[in-house]
Amino acid sequence: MKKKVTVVKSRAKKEMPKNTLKEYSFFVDVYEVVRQIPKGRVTSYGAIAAYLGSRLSARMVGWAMNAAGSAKPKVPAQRVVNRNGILSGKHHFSTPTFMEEQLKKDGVNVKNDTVVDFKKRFWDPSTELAL
DNA sequence: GCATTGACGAAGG
DNA sequence: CCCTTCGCCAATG
Repeated sequence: MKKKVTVVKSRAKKEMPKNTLKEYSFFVDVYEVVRQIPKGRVTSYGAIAAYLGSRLSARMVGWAMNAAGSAKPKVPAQRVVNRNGILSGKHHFSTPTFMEEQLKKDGVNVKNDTVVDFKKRFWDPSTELAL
């Protein structure tokens, strides 16, 4: 995977690369990180954003996830929740239940759209991956 | 080209 | 402790 992409300002391409060119650095990095989330663990947008260098850009992570739906190797976006451990993005999946279904299959209990023991399930790329 | 929004988060009131 | 505001960056209207 790519090392910390400090320079996220890759507005080089104003248009979506139709070629096999990689997506925007930020997005790619998000994908890379998300793909490395161990089974049964979850992380937050903010954690990823922080890992990327800007904890303020958590929203962009979510945006990246949106594009993740188009990402080739499917990105386990279901393992990414907000800081409360709430499946805030469940509505963006095929079905509203897909997200928690997948999480449950991973061994993560979901109750009321929230990850149970989120704190324990939390996987911080800055710590675990600690690149 | 400006204004609004978005799968977020932290800080302030 | 609940609610509001601001910040971040990119996409969309």
